[in-house]
Parts: sequence; structure tokens; C-alpha cells
Amino acid sequence: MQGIREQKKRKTRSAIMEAAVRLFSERGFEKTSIEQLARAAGIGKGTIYSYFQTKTEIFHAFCEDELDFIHSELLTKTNPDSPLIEQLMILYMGEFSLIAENKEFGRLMMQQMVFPVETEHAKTREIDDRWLALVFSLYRRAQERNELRRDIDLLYIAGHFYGLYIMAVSAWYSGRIQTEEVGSGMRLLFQQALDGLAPSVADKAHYESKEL
Amino acid sequence: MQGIREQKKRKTRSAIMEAAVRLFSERGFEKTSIEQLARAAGIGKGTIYSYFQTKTEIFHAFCEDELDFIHSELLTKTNPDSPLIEQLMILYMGEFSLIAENKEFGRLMMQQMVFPVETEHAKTREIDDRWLALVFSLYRRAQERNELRRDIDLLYIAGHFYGLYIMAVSAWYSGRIQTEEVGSGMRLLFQQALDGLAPSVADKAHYESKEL
DNA sequence: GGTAAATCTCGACCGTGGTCGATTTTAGAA
DNA sequence: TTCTAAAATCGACCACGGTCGAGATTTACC
Repeated sequence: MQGIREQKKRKTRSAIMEAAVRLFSERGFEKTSIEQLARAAGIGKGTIYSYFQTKTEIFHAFCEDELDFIHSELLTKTNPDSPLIEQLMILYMGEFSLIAENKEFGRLMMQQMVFPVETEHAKTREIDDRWLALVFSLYRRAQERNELRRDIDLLYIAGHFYGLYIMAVSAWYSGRIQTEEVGSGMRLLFQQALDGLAPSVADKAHYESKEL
Repeated sequence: MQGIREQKKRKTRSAIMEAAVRLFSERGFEKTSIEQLARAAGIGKGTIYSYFQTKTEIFHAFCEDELDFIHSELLTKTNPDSPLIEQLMILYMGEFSLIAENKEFGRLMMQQMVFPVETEHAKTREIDDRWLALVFSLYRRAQERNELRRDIDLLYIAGHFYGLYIMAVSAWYSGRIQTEEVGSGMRLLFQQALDGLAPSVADKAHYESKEL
């Protein structure tokens, strides 16, 4: 029997994850101790550390599940023919609702995903890449519909909108805007990105005519 | 003498801050214990907590000093008549150089400043507002030079560029781009923001003519 | 089955951030 | 100066995240 060990490990790992989902949801990440987590999973404290190197790593695995779930769910909710900005709003407001649902969890997740430590690069990169693969098709279609310029790398387009999303979430975490205002603020930023911050030729002519 | 107590408190507070600057710079934030900090400041461990509520709060005060210093220094380095994008690059690359200089410090600072906990709202808001006041004049001048649309709230313009800055820093922390690439990536994002992601009328005509 | 090596499990242990109440210092009235 | 209330100082103490080596379990070979 070479498989007994493998089988047990898989079982233990999922026991830890199940306990994590339950306890993190019940009392939050910080209020859940490793000891409690281990007991809930039916193992000793030290054993946790042969499955995850740090408490944060457990949180990452937890986030990975949550994000992959919500991402794939959200993509089915977008109408591929509606204007890009509407699709973006559905995607990003969907992700935001996950965050708004549990502020503390969301903050930790954003802190870790946006500014990850070196040891988490691989994991965050994986999650990011899966997400990028999903939204790329969305941006490509928008390009085909002439809603987006074709001379920009899709990565930069995705990055641009993601940056604005982060900005909106940051403004919310800073208490600068209320929960209900996040949607309208984000939409405004997205529209700005599409239209450009520099004045059009017509705008310029208009400004100049006024200056005379 | 009503002032003895006040005077002592001020002295102790600055002793803590001086110790913090020294020790954080020497060994980093995480490797410096409160006990060490207290000893270096010539006080007992418990006393620290009548000046700062948490270790993070000390870090915030430290960041505040660093940021205010670099911000005011950077503003003197910008030529108010050069194109907006050049001024933005000087400002944001200056701030980034502070971060790149000490990656761990920078990560904590960004994590805390972009996604602050409720108890730090007041402090982060203060720092942000001081920064905004400085850059607003820069954006206003750009509007007057017809480099920026005049129908957008300056707060949204500042937010837009700040979001893109965060995005560039995030890509760096995720290992997606190298230190030398941050500048060019950021410039590209800024230019995109100015030009707009949607195709111009001319672009559209060009795309459509090709499709025939 | 027997046995030795490899692997996994465990909780006592360490250093840390943060708390608390006993002790010391200061402010101000008598 | 003396006395008392208020405020500041302190380090023992607690709970936690993480380490480590002793002991238990599994594997692979006979």
C-alpha cells in the first residue's frame, strides 16, 4: 500500500480547509487561532505546519477558493454583447460585494493580493493569471466591437481597469466614499479611462474660444 | 509648573520616534520588537503603549514622516511648466524609489495606506489630504494649459493617476515586472489614461475600413 | 512477518505584541 | 511644605504564531 499516506494527507488537508472556511467565516481570520483550527480539523497544532507554512498561507488558499468561485460565477452573469463598461461593472461590483460582505476578510485579501510577499508570488500569480485569461476574451471582444483601441497590449488594458478598481476599493477602505457610492465612483473612473483625461480637439477649441 | 508633564511627554514621544527610525532602518519593522524599541528609547515596554496603541501605529507615524518629507522634496523637483506626464513621472517615480529602496517597508506602507484599518482612517486621511492639496495645484495648472479636461473633478483625476501608480507598484510586488520596468510601464499607463482606451473617431474609421 | 529508513504527528517550548494593576511621579489645594 | 487625586511608568503576565525534536506510523525491502 503506497497510497495510504497520500490518501490521509489529502483527507487531512481538506479537513483543515473545511475547518478554515467554517472558523474564518464564523469568527474571522484574526480571531481564529492555529490551535483552534487544528482542533477543529482533528489534528495537533504542529501538524498544521506540515500542510501550510504560515497562517497567511491558509488564508491564501481560502481566498483562492473564494475568488475562483466568484470569478467563474460572475463571468456567466455578464452578457457578452452589452457594452464593455456594463460588463466591467458586473465583474468588479461582484468582486466588491464579496469584499463588502466581510470587510476584514476583504482587507486582508486585497492587502495580500495587491502587495504580496515573495513567498506568495507563485500562488497570487496563478490566481491572477486565471482571472486574466477570463477577462482577456472580454476585452478582445470589445476590441472587435471597436469599443477599445487595438494598439494597446491587453495586459495594459486589464491593468488599467484593475488599477481603477483598486482605487475605488481603496477609497472605500479609507472611508472617503460609502458603500453605496462605490458603484458610481467606479463607473465614473472607467468612463474617464475610456474617454481619456486629455481634452479632445473639440474640447480644446472650446476652451480656447472661451479664453479670448 | 503645569508644563513638566507636557514637556516630558513630548520628549519621550520623540525619543520613541528616533529609536523607531533608527531600529526600523537598521533591522526592519518586523525584526524590531517593542521591547527593543522601548529600551532604545530609554523607557519600559508598557510605556510605549501610552504613546501608541499598536506597533502598526508607530509604523504609521514613521511613514508619515517619510512621506511628508519625500513629497515636499519631490514637488520642488518638478518643473511646473513641463508636460503633466513628466511631472507625474517625477512625483510617482520618486515615491517608488523610496519603496524600491526598502521593499519590506514599502510593502507594509502600501498595504496600510491603500487598505487602512478603521482605527487608522484619521491618520491616513490626513496624509492623503496633504498630498492631494499639493498635487491639485499641479493638475489645475495642467487644466489651464489644456492638458486635462476641465469637466472632471480634480479628485477623480488625482484618483485615476494614483490608481495607475498603485497598479504599477502592485505589478512590481507581484514579480510581474522588474524594478527597471516600473518607469516605462507607469508612463504607458499614464499616457493611456490621457489618450483614452476607446478608439478615436479616426481610429474607428481606420478599423472599419480594414474590416471591409 | 520482520526490520530499518523515511515520513508524519504532536505538544512543550520560544519570542512576540499587547494587557493590567501595582507603584511612582506630578499637579494643585490647603 | 504637606497631602491627595490624577496621570504616567513599569514589567510580570497572557495568548498567539511558529519551531523543534521525540515518538508514532508508513513504506520498502528481505
